[in-house]
Amino acid sequence: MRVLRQIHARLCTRPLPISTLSFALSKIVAFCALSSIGDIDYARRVFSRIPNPGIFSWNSIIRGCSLVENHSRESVYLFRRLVRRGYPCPNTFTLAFVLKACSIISACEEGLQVHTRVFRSGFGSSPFVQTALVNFYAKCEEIGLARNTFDEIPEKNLVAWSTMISGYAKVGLVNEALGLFREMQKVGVEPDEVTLVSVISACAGAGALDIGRWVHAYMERQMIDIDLELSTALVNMYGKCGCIERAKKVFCEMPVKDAKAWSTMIVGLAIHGLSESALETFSRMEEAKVKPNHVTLLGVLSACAHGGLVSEGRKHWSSMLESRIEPSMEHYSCMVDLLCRAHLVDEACNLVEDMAIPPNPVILRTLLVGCKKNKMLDRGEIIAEQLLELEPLNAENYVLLSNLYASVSQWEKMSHIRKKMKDKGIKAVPGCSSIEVDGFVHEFAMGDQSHPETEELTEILRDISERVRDFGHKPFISDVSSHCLQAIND
DNA sequence: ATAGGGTTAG
Repeated sequence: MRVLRQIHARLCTRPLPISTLSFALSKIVAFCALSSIGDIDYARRVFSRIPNPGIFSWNSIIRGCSLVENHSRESVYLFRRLVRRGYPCPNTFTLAFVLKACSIISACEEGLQVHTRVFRSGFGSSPFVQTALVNFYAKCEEIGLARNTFDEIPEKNLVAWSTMISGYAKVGLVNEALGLFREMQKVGVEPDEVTLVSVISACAGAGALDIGRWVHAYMERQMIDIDLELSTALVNMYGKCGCIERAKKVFCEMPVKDAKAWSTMIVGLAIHGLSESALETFSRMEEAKVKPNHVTLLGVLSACAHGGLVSEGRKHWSSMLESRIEPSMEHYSCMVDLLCRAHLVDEACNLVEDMAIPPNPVILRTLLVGCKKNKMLDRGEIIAEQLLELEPLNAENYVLLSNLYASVSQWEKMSHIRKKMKDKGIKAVPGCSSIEVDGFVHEFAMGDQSHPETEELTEILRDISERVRDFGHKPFISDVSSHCLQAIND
Protein backbone atom coordinates (compact mmCIF):
# COMPACT_ATOMS: atom_id res chain seq x y z
CA MET A 1 0.00 0.00 0.00
CA ARG A 2 2.83 2.36 0.83
CA VAL A 3 4.46 1.93 -2.58
CA LEU A 4 1.11 2.42 -4.21
CA ARG A 5 0.52 5.66 -2.32
CA GLN A 6 3.91 6.94 -3.51
CA ILE A 7 3.08 6.09 -7.11
CA HIS A 8 -0.26 7.80 -6.69
CA ALA A 9 1.37 10.94 -5.31
CA ARG A 10 3.78 11.12 -8.25
CA LEU A 11 1.02 10.56 -10.78
CA CYS A 12 -0.80 13.58 -9.48
CA THR A 13 2.18 15.90 -9.87
CA ARG A 14 2.84 14.97 -13.50
CA PRO A 15 1.20 16.67 -16.46
CA LEU A 16 -0.27 13.51 -17.96
CA PRO A 17 -2.93 13.27 -20.66
CA ILE A 18 -6.32 12.80 -19.03
CA SER A 19 -6.90 9.38 -20.58
CA THR A 20 -3.59 8.05 -19.25
CA LEU A 21 -4.25 9.47 -15.80
CA SER A 22 -7.74 7.96 -15.74
CA PHE A 23 -6.41 4.59 -16.74
CA ALA A 24 -3.71 4.62 -14.07
CA LEU A 25 -6.11 5.77 -11.37
CA SER A 26 -8.57 3.05 -12.39
CA LYS A 27 -5.90 0.45 -11.79
CA ILE A 28 -5.23 1.93 -8.35
CA VAL A 29 -8.93 1.80 -7.50
CA ALA A 30 -9.15 -1.82 -8.61
CA PHE A 31 -6.17 -2.78 -6.51
CA CYS A 32 -7.28 -0.92 -3.38
CA ALA A 33 -10.84 -2.13 -3.64
CA LEU A 34 -10.15 -5.78 -4.35
CA SER A 35 -6.81 -6.74 -2.87
CA SER A 36 -6.78 -8.27 0.57
CA ILE A 37 -4.21 -5.70 1.66
CA GLY A 38 -6.16 -2.92 -0.03
CA ASP A 39 -7.95 -0.02 1.53
CA ILE A 40 -11.50 0.73 0.46
CA ASP A 41 -11.50 4.31 1.74
CA TYR A 42 -8.41 5.06 -0.27
CA ALA A 43 -10.02 3.43 -3.30
CA ARG A 44 -13.05 5.69 -2.87
CA ARG A 45 -10.92 8.81 -2.69
CA VAL A 46 -8.96 7.88 -5.80
CA PHE A 47 -12.16 6.99 -7.62
CA SER A 48 -13.70 10.36 -6.88
CA ARG A 49 -10.75 12.06 -8.56
CA ILE A 50 -10.81 10.12 -11.82
CA PRO A 51 -11.81 12.72 -14.45
CA ASN A 52 -13.99 10.45 -16.55
CA PRO A 53 -14.26 6.99 -15.03
CA GLY A 54 -14.90 4.13 -17.43
CA ILE A 55 -16.97 1.07 -16.68
CA PHE A 56 -13.90 -0.77 -15.43
CA SER A 57 -13.39 1.81 -12.67
CA TRP A 58 -17.06 1.83 -11.75
CA ASN A 59 -17.11 -1.94 -11.55
CA SER A 60 -13.98 -2.01 -9.40
CA ILE A 61 -15.40 0.36 -6.84
CA ILE A 62 -18.87 -1.22 -6.86
CA ARG A 63 -17.41 -4.68 -6.38
CA GLY A 64 -14.91 -3.44 -3.79
CA CYS A 65 -17.62 -1.85 -1.66
CA SER A 66 -19.88 -4.88 -1.92
CA LEU A 67 -17.16 -7.10 -0.52
CA VAL A 68 -16.15 -4.96 2.45
CA GLU A 69 -18.23 -5.46 5.55
CA ASN A 70 -20.76 -2.69 6.20
CA HIS A 71 -20.05 -1.04 2.85
CA SER A 72 -22.40 -3.06 0.65
CA ARG A 73 -25.07 -0.35 0.72
CA GLU A 74 -22.61 1.97 -0.91
CA SER A 75 -22.36 -0.33 -3.93
CA VAL A 76 -26.06 0.16 -4.44
CA TYR A 77 -25.73 3.95 -4.15
CA LEU A 78 -22.85 3.98 -6.61
CA PHE A 79 -24.86 1.92 -9.06
CA ARG A 80 -27.76 4.37 -8.78
CA ARG A 81 -25.41 7.25 -9.48
CA LEU A 82 -24.03 5.44 -12.49
CA VAL A 83 -27.52 4.85 -13.86
CA ARG A 84 -28.56 8.45 -13.27
CA ARG A 85 -25.54 9.80 -15.13
CA GLY A 86 -26.45 7.59 -18.05
CA TYR A 87 -22.87 6.67 -18.96
CA PRO A 88 -20.81 4.57 -19.07
CA CYS A 89 -23.27 1.79 -19.72
CA PRO A 90 -23.38 -0.97 -17.06
CA ASN A 91 -22.34 -4.40 -18.31
CA THR A 92 -22.86 -7.93 -17.01
CA PHE A 93 -20.08 -7.46 -14.47
CA THR A 94 -21.75 -4.36 -13.03
CA LEU A 95 -25.08 -6.14 -12.71
CA ALA A 96 -23.56 -9.19 -11.05
CA PHE A 97 -21.66 -7.02 -8.55
CA VAL A 98 -24.58 -4.85 -7.59
CA LEU A 99 -26.85 -7.89 -7.24
CA LYS A 100 -24.31 -9.38 -4.89
CA ALA A 101 -24.39 -6.20 -2.82
CA CYS A 102 -28.20 -6.31 -2.77
CA SER A 103 -28.16 -9.91 -1.59
CA ILE A 104 -25.70 -9.15 1.21
CA ILE A 105 -27.91 -6.42 2.65
CA SER A 106 -31.19 -8.05 1.55
CA ALA A 107 -32.11 -4.88 -0.36
CA CYS A 108 -35.20 -6.26 -2.06
CA GLU A 109 -36.47 -3.01 -3.61
CA GLU A 110 -33.13 -2.13 -5.14
CA GLY A 111 -32.57 -5.65 -6.41
CA LEU A 112 -35.94 -5.65 -8.12
CA GLN A 113 -35.00 -2.43 -9.86
CA VAL A 114 -31.81 -4.07 -11.02
CA HIS A 115 -33.83 -7.00 -12.32
CA THR A 116 -35.97 -4.64 -14.43
CA ARG A 117 -32.78 -3.15 -15.77
CA VAL A 118 -31.50 -6.61 -16.60
CA PHE A 119 -34.59 -7.21 -18.72
CA ARG A 120 -34.15 -3.96 -20.58
CA SER A 121 -30.41 -4.23 -21.08
CA GLY A 122 -30.60 -7.62 -22.75
CA PHE A 123 -28.12 -9.12 -20.30
CA GLY A 124 -30.82 -11.49 -19.07
CA SER A 125 -29.15 -14.41 -20.78
CA SER A 126 -25.82 -14.04 -19.03
CA PRO A 127 -25.39 -17.05 -16.75
CA PHE A 128 -23.53 -14.87 -14.25
CA VAL A 129 -26.34 -12.35 -14.01
CA GLN A 130 -28.97 -15.08 -13.84
CA THR A 131 -27.21 -16.88 -11.03
CA ALA A 132 -26.67 -13.63 -9.19
CA LEU A 133 -30.43 -13.01 -9.48
CA VAL A 134 -31.26 -16.45 -8.09
CA ASN A 135 -28.95 -15.79 -5.17
CA PHE A 136 -30.41 -12.35 -4.61
CA TYR A 137 -34.00 -13.63 -4.47
CA ALA A 138 -33.01 -16.49 -2.18
CA LYS A 139 -31.26 -14.11 0.23
CA CYS A 140 -34.37 -11.94 0.32
CA GLU A 141 -36.35 -15.08 1.17
CA GLU A 142 -38.27 -14.78 -2.09
CA ILE A 143 -37.66 -18.42 -2.77
CA GLY A 144 -40.46 -18.70 -5.34
CA LEU A 145 -38.95 -15.92 -7.45
CA ALA A 146 -35.53 -17.50 -7.03
CA ARG A 147 -36.90 -20.77 -8.34
CA ASN A 148 -38.61 -19.08 -11.29
CA THR A 149 -35.36 -17.40 -12.25
CA PHE A 150 -33.49 -20.66 -11.78
CA ASP A 151 -35.94 -22.53 -14.02
CA GLU A 152 -35.38 -19.97 -16.76
CA ILE A 153 -31.67 -20.72 -16.96
CA PRO A 154 -31.36 -22.89 -20.06
CA GLU A 155 -28.02 -24.53 -19.32
CA LYS A 156 -27.63 -24.82 -15.57
CA ASN A 157 -24.06 -25.14 -14.46
CA LEU A 158 -22.76 -26.25 -11.09
CA VAL A 159 -22.85 -22.75 -9.62
CA ALA A 160 -26.50 -22.28 -10.59
CA TRP A 161 -27.47 -25.57 -8.93
CA SER A 162 -25.45 -24.79 -5.81
CA THR A 163 -27.03 -21.36 -5.51
CA MET A 164 -30.54 -22.78 -5.65
CA ILE A 165 -29.71 -25.60 -3.21
CA SER A 166 -28.17 -23.19 -0.74
CA GLY A 167 -31.21 -20.92 -1.12
CA TYR A 168 -33.55 -23.73 -0.15
CA ALA A 169 -31.31 -24.75 2.74
CA LYS A 170 -31.16 -21.19 4.07
CA VAL A 171 -34.94 -20.74 4.21
CA GLY A 172 -35.41 -24.13 5.82
CA LEU A 173 -36.92 -25.96 2.84
CA VAL A 174 -34.76 -28.96 3.49
CA ASN A 175 -36.60 -31.53 1.40
CA GLU A 176 -36.52 -29.17 -1.55
CA ALA A 177 -32.78 -28.65 -1.07
CA LEU A 178 -32.08 -32.36 -0.88
CA GLY A 179 -34.46 -33.10 -3.75
CA LEU A 180 -32.70 -30.58 -5.96
CA PHE A 181 -29.37 -32.11 -5.00
CA ARG A 182 -30.60 -35.49 -6.29
CA GLU A 183 -31.99 -33.90 -9.45
CA MET A 184 -28.67 -32.24 -10.07
CA GLN A 185 -26.86 -35.55 -9.84
CA LYS A 186 -29.46 -37.17 -12.09
CA VAL A 187 -28.66 -34.74 -14.91
CA GLY A 188 -25.00 -35.54 -14.47
CA VAL A 189 -23.68 -32.44 -12.69
CA GLU A 190 -21.09 -33.43 -10.09
CA PRO A 191 -21.19 -31.51 -6.80
CA ASP A 192 -18.13 -29.74 -5.46
CA GLU A 193 -17.20 -28.50 -1.98
CA VAL A 194 -19.53 -25.52 -2.13
CA THR A 195 -22.57 -27.59 -3.11
CA LEU A 196 -21.89 -30.09 -0.36
CA VAL A 197 -21.59 -27.42 2.30
CA SER A 198 -25.18 -26.36 1.52
CA VAL A 199 -26.40 -29.94 1.46
CA ILE A 200 -24.79 -30.68 4.82
CA SER A 201 -26.13 -27.51 6.32
CA ALA A 202 -29.61 -28.51 5.12
CA CYS A 203 -29.09 -31.84 6.90
CA ALA A 204 -28.07 -30.04 10.09
CA GLY A 205 -31.22 -27.95 10.00
CA ALA A 206 -33.43 -30.99 9.50
CA GLY A 207 -31.68 -33.42 11.81
CA ALA A 208 -31.15 -35.57 8.74
CA LEU A 209 -28.29 -37.63 10.11
CA ASP A 210 -28.56 -40.47 7.58
CA ILE A 211 -28.22 -38.17 4.59
CA GLY A 212 -25.48 -36.20 6.33
CA ARG A 213 -23.52 -39.38 6.93
CA TRP A 214 -24.08 -40.44 3.36
CA VAL A 215 -22.70 -37.13 2.11
CA HIS A 216 -19.70 -37.49 4.39
CA ALA A 217 -19.01 -40.99 3.05
CA TYR A 218 -19.58 -39.75 -0.49
CA MET A 219 -16.93 -37.05 -0.03
CA GLU A 220 -14.42 -39.55 1.24
CA ARG A 221 -15.22 -41.87 -1.66
CA GLN A 222 -14.92 -39.09 -4.24
CA MET A 223 -11.72 -37.83 -2.62
CA ILE A 224 -13.27 -34.40 -2.30
CA ASP A 225 -11.03 -32.07 -0.39
CA ILE A 226 -12.63 -31.53 3.01
CA ASP A 227 -11.69 -27.91 3.52
CA LEU A 228 -12.31 -25.51 6.38
CA GLU A 229 -15.90 -24.71 5.46
CA LEU A 230 -16.84 -28.33 4.78
CA SER A 231 -15.33 -29.52 8.05
CA THR A 232 -17.16 -26.80 9.95
CA ALA A 233 -20.41 -27.77 8.24
CA LEU A 234 -19.79 -31.40 9.25
CA VAL A 235 -19.02 -30.48 12.86
CA ASN A 236 -22.23 -28.47 12.93
CA MET A 237 -24.27 -31.25 11.29
CA TYR A 238 -23.04 -33.96 13.65
CA GLY A 239 -23.50 -31.65 16.61
CA LYS A 240 -27.07 -30.74 15.65
CA CYS A 241 -27.91 -34.38 14.90
CA GLY A 242 -26.81 -35.59 18.31
CA CYS A 243 -23.52 -37.25 17.31
CA ILE A 244 -21.25 -35.13 19.43
CA GLU A 245 -18.47 -37.73 19.33
CA ARG A 246 -18.34 -37.64 15.54
CA ALA A 247 -18.45 -33.86 15.65
CA LYS A 248 -15.46 -33.89 17.97
CA LYS A 249 -13.61 -36.33 15.72
CA VAL A 250 -14.06 -34.17 12.61
CA PHE A 251 -13.08 -31.11 14.60
CA CYS A 252 -9.91 -32.68 16.02
CA GLU A 253 -8.80 -33.78 12.59
CA MET A 254 -9.02 -30.27 11.17
CA PRO A 255 -5.52 -28.99 10.37
CA VAL A 256 -6.57 -25.33 10.54
CA LYS A 257 -9.37 -24.02 12.73
CA ASP A 258 -10.69 -20.50 12.51
CA ALA A 259 -13.10 -18.66 14.80
CA LYS A 260 -16.13 -20.12 13.04
CA ALA A 261 -14.86 -23.66 13.43
CA TRP A 262 -14.12 -23.20 17.16
CA SER A 263 -17.48 -21.49 17.69
CA THR A 264 -19.31 -24.32 15.97
CA MET A 265 -17.64 -26.89 18.21
CA ILE A 266 -18.35 -24.87 21.35
CA VAL A 267 -22.02 -24.42 20.41
CA GLY A 268 -22.27 -28.16 19.68
CA LEU A 269 -20.89 -29.05 23.12
CA ALA A 270 -23.12 -26.43 24.76
CA ILE A 271 -26.34 -27.80 23.26
CA HIS A 272 -25.34 -31.27 24.46
CA GLY A 273 -25.08 -29.97 28.01
CA LEU A 274 -21.33 -30.60 28.00
CA SER A 275 -20.63 -27.25 29.61
CA GLU A 276 -17.24 -28.10 31.05
CA SER A 277 -16.00 -29.38 27.69
CA ALA A 278 -17.34 -26.30 25.97
CA LEU A 279 -15.43 -24.03 28.33
CA GLU A 280 -12.33 -26.14 28.03
CA THR A 281 -12.59 -25.90 24.24
CA PHE A 282 -12.90 -22.14 24.61
CA SER A 283 -9.66 -21.96 26.60
CA ARG A 284 -7.93 -24.10 23.99
CA MET A 285 -9.15 -21.63 21.40
CA GLU A 286 -7.61 -18.77 23.35
CA GLU A 287 -4.36 -20.72 23.69
CA ALA A 288 -4.37 -21.25 19.93
CA LYS A 289 -4.55 -17.45 19.64
CA VAL A 290 -7.72 -17.51 17.58
CA LYS A 291 -9.73 -14.40 18.27
CA PRO A 292 -13.23 -15.22 19.53
CA ASN A 293 -16.10 -13.54 17.75
CA HIS A 294 -19.60 -12.69 18.91
CA VAL A 295 -20.90 -16.18 18.12
CA THR A 296 -18.15 -17.79 20.18
CA LEU A 297 -19.29 -15.84 23.19
CA LEU A 298 -22.88 -16.86 22.58
CA GLY A 299 -21.74 -20.47 22.69
CA VAL A 300 -19.74 -19.91 25.86
CA LEU A 301 -22.59 -18.12 27.62
CA SER A 302 -25.11 -20.70 26.54
CA ALA A 303 -22.80 -23.45 27.84
CA CYS A 304 -22.67 -21.66 31.20
CA ALA A 305 -26.45 -21.21 31.19
CA HIS A 306 -27.07 -24.90 30.48
CA GLY A 307 -24.62 -26.04 33.12
CA GLY A 308 -25.74 -23.60 35.79
CA LEU A 309 -22.23 -22.15 35.86
CA VAL A 310 -23.19 -18.69 37.08
CA SER A 311 -19.82 -17.42 38.23
CA GLU A 312 -18.11 -18.73 35.09
CA GLY A 313 -20.78 -16.99 33.03
CA ARG A 314 -20.29 -13.73 34.89
CA LYS A 315 -16.54 -13.99 34.37
CA HIS A 316 -16.92 -14.44 30.63
CA TRP A 317 -19.49 -11.65 30.49
CA SER A 318 -17.14 -9.14 32.06
CA SER A 319 -14.15 -10.23 30.02
CA MET A 320 -16.32 -9.83 26.94
CA LEU A 321 -17.10 -6.27 27.99
CA GLU A 322 -13.39 -5.66 28.47
CA SER A 323 -12.53 -7.05 25.05
CA ARG A 324 -13.80 -5.29 21.99
CA ILE A 325 -16.92 -7.40 21.55
CA GLU A 326 -19.92 -5.16 21.96
CA PRO A 327 -22.68 -7.20 23.64
CA SER A 328 -25.56 -7.64 21.24
CA MET A 329 -29.19 -8.31 22.00
CA GLU A 330 -28.40 -12.01 21.62
CA HIS A 331 -25.67 -11.84 24.26
CA TYR A 332 -28.02 -10.12 26.65
CA SER A 333 -30.63 -12.82 25.96
CA CYS A 334 -28.12 -15.49 26.82
CA MET A 335 -27.02 -13.79 30.01
CA VAL A 336 -30.61 -13.18 31.04
CA ASP A 337 -31.34 -16.84 30.44
CA LEU A 338 -28.31 -17.81 32.49
CA LEU A 339 -29.40 -15.69 35.45
CA CYS A 340 -33.03 -16.77 35.23
CA ARG A 341 -32.10 -20.45 35.18
CA ALA A 342 -30.08 -19.82 38.33
CA HIS A 343 -33.15 -18.25 39.98
CA LEU A 344 -31.53 -14.80 39.86
CA VAL A 345 -34.50 -13.14 38.18
CA ASP A 346 -33.99 -9.81 39.95
CA GLU A 347 -30.43 -9.59 38.76
CA ALA A 348 -31.59 -10.46 35.24
CA CYS A 349 -34.13 -7.62 35.38
CA ASN A 350 -31.46 -5.20 36.53
CA LEU A 351 -29.23 -6.24 33.69
CA VAL A 352 -32.02 -5.56 31.20
CA GLU A 353 -32.75 -2.18 32.74
CA ASP A 354 -29.12 -1.17 32.37
CA MET A 355 -29.09 -1.95 28.67
CA ALA A 356 -28.37 0.96 26.35
CA ILE A 357 -31.00 -0.20 23.90
CA PRO A 358 -34.56 -1.15 24.86
CA PRO A 359 -35.02 -4.92 25.28
CA ASN A 360 -36.53 -6.82 22.38
CA PRO A 361 -39.45 -9.26 22.73
CA VAL A 362 -37.08 -12.23 22.94
CA ILE A 363 -35.42 -10.90 26.08
CA LEU A 364 -38.75 -10.03 27.64
CA ARG A 365 -39.99 -13.55 26.95
CA THR A 366 -36.89 -15.04 28.53
CA LEU A 367 -37.54 -12.92 31.61
CA LEU A 368 -41.19 -13.91 31.63
CA VAL A 369 -40.27 -17.60 31.56
CA GLY A 370 -37.89 -16.89 34.45
CA CYS A 371 -40.73 -15.30 36.42
CA LYS A 372 -42.92 -18.28 35.72
CA LYS A 373 -40.33 -20.76 36.95
CA ASN A 374 -39.79 -18.75 40.09
CA LYS A 375 -43.47 -18.01 40.58
CA MET A 376 -42.94 -14.24 40.54
CA LEU A 377 -46.42 -13.10 39.59
CA ASP A 378 -46.17 -9.33 40.01
CA ARG A 379 -42.87 -8.94 38.19
CA GLY A 380 -44.12 -11.24 35.47
CA GLU A 381 -47.26 -9.21 34.94
CA ILE A 382 -45.25 -6.02 34.46
CA ILE A 383 -43.02 -7.70 31.88
CA ALA A 384 -46.01 -9.26 30.11
CA GLU A 385 -47.59 -5.83 29.85
CA GLN A 386 -44.53 -4.46 28.07
CA LEU A 387 -44.45 -7.50 25.86
CA LEU A 388 -48.09 -7.27 24.84
CA GLU A 389 -47.64 -3.62 24.03
CA LEU A 390 -44.68 -4.41 21.82
CA GLU A 391 -46.22 -7.42 20.12
CA PRO A 392 -49.98 -7.46 20.65
CA LEU A 393 -50.51 -10.03 17.91
CA ASN A 394 -47.98 -12.66 18.92
CA ALA A 395 -49.76 -15.68 20.35
CA GLU A 396 -46.63 -16.85 22.16
CA ASN A 397 -46.83 -13.89 24.53
CA TYR A 398 -50.39 -14.69 25.59
CA VAL A 399 -49.51 -18.33 26.08
CA LEU A 400 -46.56 -17.42 28.30
CA LEU A 401 -48.64 -15.10 30.44
CA SER A 402 -51.35 -17.70 30.77
CA ASN A 403 -48.68 -20.22 31.79
CA LEU A 404 -47.49 -17.79 34.45
CA TYR A 405 -51.02 -17.59 35.87
CA ALA A 406 -51.28 -21.36 35.75
CA SER A 407 -48.02 -21.72 37.69
CA VAL A 408 -49.48 -19.70 40.59
CA SER A 409 -52.93 -21.30 40.25
CA GLN A 410 -54.65 -18.09 39.16
CA TRP A 411 -57.12 -19.92 37.01
CA GLU A 412 -59.52 -17.03 36.51
CA LYS A 413 -56.83 -14.73 35.21
CA MET A 414 -55.59 -17.54 33.05
CA SER A 415 -58.93 -18.11 31.34
CA HIS A 416 -59.26 -14.35 30.99
CA ILE A 417 -56.07 -14.26 28.93
CA ARG A 418 -57.15 -17.21 26.86
CA LYS A 419 -60.44 -15.45 26.19
CA LYS A 420 -58.66 -12.24 25.27
CA MET A 421 -56.64 -14.21 22.77
CA LYS A 422 -59.73 -15.77 21.28
CA ASP A 423 -61.53 -12.41 21.06
CA LYS A 424 -58.62 -10.89 19.19
CA GLY A 425 -58.62 -13.84 16.83
CA ILE A 426 -55.02 -14.73 17.67
CA LYS A 427 -54.11 -18.33 17.09
CA ALA A 428 -51.09 -20.06 18.56
CA VAL A 429 -48.58 -21.42 16.07
CA PRO A 430 -48.54 -25.13 16.73
CA GLY A 431 -45.38 -26.67 18.11
CA CYS A 432 -43.63 -28.83 15.55
CA SER A 433 -40.79 -31.26 15.12
CA SER A 434 -39.29 -33.30 12.33
CA ILE A 435 -37.31 -36.48 11.80
CA GLU A 436 -35.60 -37.99 8.80
CA VAL A 437 -36.29 -41.60 7.87
CA ASP A 438 -34.70 -43.18 4.81
CA GLY A 439 -33.81 -39.84 3.32
CA PHE A 440 -37.17 -38.16 3.71
CA VAL A 441 -37.81 -35.54 6.37
CA HIS A 442 -41.17 -36.05 8.07
CA GLU A 443 -42.69 -33.03 9.73
CA PHE A 444 -45.20 -33.02 12.56
CA ALA A 445 -47.14 -30.17 14.07
CA MET A 446 -49.35 -30.17 17.10
CA GLY A 447 -52.87 -31.25 16.15
CA ASP A 448 -51.80 -31.93 12.57
CA GLN A 449 -53.15 -35.27 11.34
CA SER A 450 -51.97 -35.02 7.76
CA HIS A 451 -49.16 -37.57 8.03
CA PRO A 452 -50.27 -40.80 6.30
CA GLU A 453 -49.31 -42.88 9.33
CA THR A 454 -50.84 -40.69 11.99
CA GLU A 455 -52.99 -43.47 13.39
CA GLU A 456 -50.12 -45.91 13.88
CA LEU A 457 -47.96 -43.17 15.38
CA THR A 458 -50.64 -42.15 17.84
CA GLU A 459 -51.04 -45.79 18.82
CA ILE A 460 -47.32 -46.06 19.58
CA LEU A 461 -47.32 -42.82 21.55
CA ARG A 462 -50.27 -44.00 23.60
CA ASP A 463 -48.38 -47.20 24.38
CA ILE A 464 -45.27 -45.26 25.46
CA SER A 465 -47.35 -42.99 27.61
CA GLU A 466 -49.07 -45.93 29.34
CA ARG A 467 -45.77 -47.64 30.03
CA VAL A 468 -44.43 -44.45 31.59
CA ARG A 469 -47.50 -44.36 33.82
CA ASP A 470 -47.13 -48.07 34.66
CA PHE A 471 -43.66 -47.36 35.92
CA GLY A 472 -45.23 -45.04 38.43
CA HIS A 473 -43.84 -41.93 36.79
CA LYS A 474 -45.89 -38.93 35.95
CA PRO A 475 -45.80 -38.62 32.18
CA PHE A 476 -42.89 -36.27 31.93
CA ILE A 477 -43.67 -32.90 30.44
CA SER A 478 -40.74 -31.95 28.33
CA ASP A 479 -41.19 -29.98 25.17
CA VAL A 480 -41.34 -33.03 22.97
CA SER A 481 -43.44 -35.25 25.15
CA SER A 482 -45.98 -32.55 25.81
CA HIS A 483 -46.51 -32.33 22.06
CA CYS A 484 -46.94 -36.08 21.98
CA LEU A 485 -49.38 -36.06 24.86
CA GLN A 486 -51.30 -33.25 23.29
CA ALA A 487 -51.46 -35.25 20.09
CA ILE A 488 -52.84 -38.20 22.04
CA ASN A 489 -55.42 -36.06 23.77
CA ASP A 490 -56.50 -34.60 20.47
C1' DA B 1 -12.36 -8.36 -13.13
C1' DT B 2 -18.02 -11.56 -13.06
C1' DA B 3 -22.37 -15.97 -10.03
C1' DG B 4 -22.69 -20.45 -5.22
C1' DG B 5 -20.20 -22.22 0.90
C1' DG B 6 -19.52 -22.95 7.36
C1' DT B 7 -20.85 -20.85 13.34
C1' DT B 8 -25.74 -17.38 16.37
C1' DA B 9 -29.28 -17.30 22.57
C1' DG B 10 -34.50 -19.05 24.53
